[in-house]
Amino acid sequence: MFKEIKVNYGSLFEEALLKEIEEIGVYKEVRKDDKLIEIGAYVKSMPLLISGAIKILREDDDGNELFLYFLEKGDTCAMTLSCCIGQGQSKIRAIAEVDSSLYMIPVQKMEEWTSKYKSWRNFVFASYHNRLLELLDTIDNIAFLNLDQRLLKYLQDKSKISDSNIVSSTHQEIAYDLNTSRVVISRLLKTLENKNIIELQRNKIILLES
Amino acid sequence: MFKEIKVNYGSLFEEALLKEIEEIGVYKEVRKDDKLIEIGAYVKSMPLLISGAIKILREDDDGNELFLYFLEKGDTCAMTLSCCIGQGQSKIRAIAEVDSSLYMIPVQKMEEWTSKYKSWRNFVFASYHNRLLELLDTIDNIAFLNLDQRLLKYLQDKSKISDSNIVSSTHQEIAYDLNTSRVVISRLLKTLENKNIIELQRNKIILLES
DNA sequence: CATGTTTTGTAACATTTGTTACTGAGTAAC
DNA sequence: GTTACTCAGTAACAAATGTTACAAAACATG
Repeated sequence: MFKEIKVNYGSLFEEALLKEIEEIGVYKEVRKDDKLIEIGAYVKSMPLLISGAIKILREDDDGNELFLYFLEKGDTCAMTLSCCIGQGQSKIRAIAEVDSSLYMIPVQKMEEWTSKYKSWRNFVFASYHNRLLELLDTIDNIAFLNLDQRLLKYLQDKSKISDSNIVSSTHQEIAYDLNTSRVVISRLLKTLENKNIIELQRNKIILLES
Repeated sequence: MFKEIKVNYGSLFEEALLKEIEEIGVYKEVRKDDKLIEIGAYVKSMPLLISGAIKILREDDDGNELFLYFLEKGDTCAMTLSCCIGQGQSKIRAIAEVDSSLYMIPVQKMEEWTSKYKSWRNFVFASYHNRLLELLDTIDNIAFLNLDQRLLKYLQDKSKISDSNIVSSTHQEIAYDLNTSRVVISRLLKTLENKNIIELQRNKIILLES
């Protein structure tokens, strides 16, 4: 299991840090659709993603959902880091998009390593940086694009994550992620199909060439 | 001038760091509407805001604008920090919302201080944290609220920043910030006026009680 | 295959937001 | 005061998105 850490993070972290991660980190496997973090939950450990992908969602007080971005291997969740500093409650929900494996690091180690290891510091900064860019991208999408374009991007994202041109979702699931209604998604998907951009099947959307 | 730094950051930073800031930082005053950073510009120094407020904007390739959030005293721009790590080009535009004063710190110092001063490290982390929360808030607004609610929030934000219940903007300016058209803003403002939430004057919007 | 459930398609209509065009009110400069 | 300019108000219409309701298709189960 541990060699996985080396493969993904070996070039980033110095030997001593890798060793600490091995000693302290807890290896964990999660299945597709497993919930990793719920909104409001207290964050006690931060994940280093080894394989798979994690979907990060936002939800408002009325239960409206919005997909933010995916975490992939080599990523960590800056939002989690962030929560360790603040009041500690998660502002987001994290759900395994596919079967995934990760190393959980207790948050207490964070500050310690931040002083001790320059490579860890850089990793954390880079992680924050990437999350900021992702959020900006999300903002661009919802602020500047129409729903049909957002939908297409969403499908392409999903396709990329699962490394397949088939997206296995119901229209309702997509509607939740984009914070709209099923009927609207069905309508837009049908339009995309008529333009020969996708092909529709039950529980399946096939992205045609590209 | 320097005592300003002490007033705003004295409790955060240790003596030695304050001293370095004094030696190395460049004090700068900007006028309302002065542009601090342009999109695509290379970021060479990071600002510590002493007084006033800075408006942070996003813009897409077609020139569509979107207001993100305000920086206030005691804030720094995590986006700037972020840019120092990445390719160095700014992803956002920063414009003085009111007359403001700030200390500019050359980016080279950043990494140095991050190793050297724990308080600086914490400040930087806290800054990232705050920026992430602001961006999440922005996302909530554009994803979950209708334009009339977004408009009202925007007016309240502006009012708070200028510490006055009068917002001095034209409808066109507001439209740019919310990425919509002047006519739409005029319409919604008129509705808010009819509900006795605001009062409209030329170049001026007065927020009534609350 | 009979039944119930989930998923999708579609129509009809409502609401929100965007666009174009025109008007008049307020302001500034001369 | 006359003129020019900026800003705001509004109507009429267009487009995008949301809602409700219903039916058909696909699938799962017994």
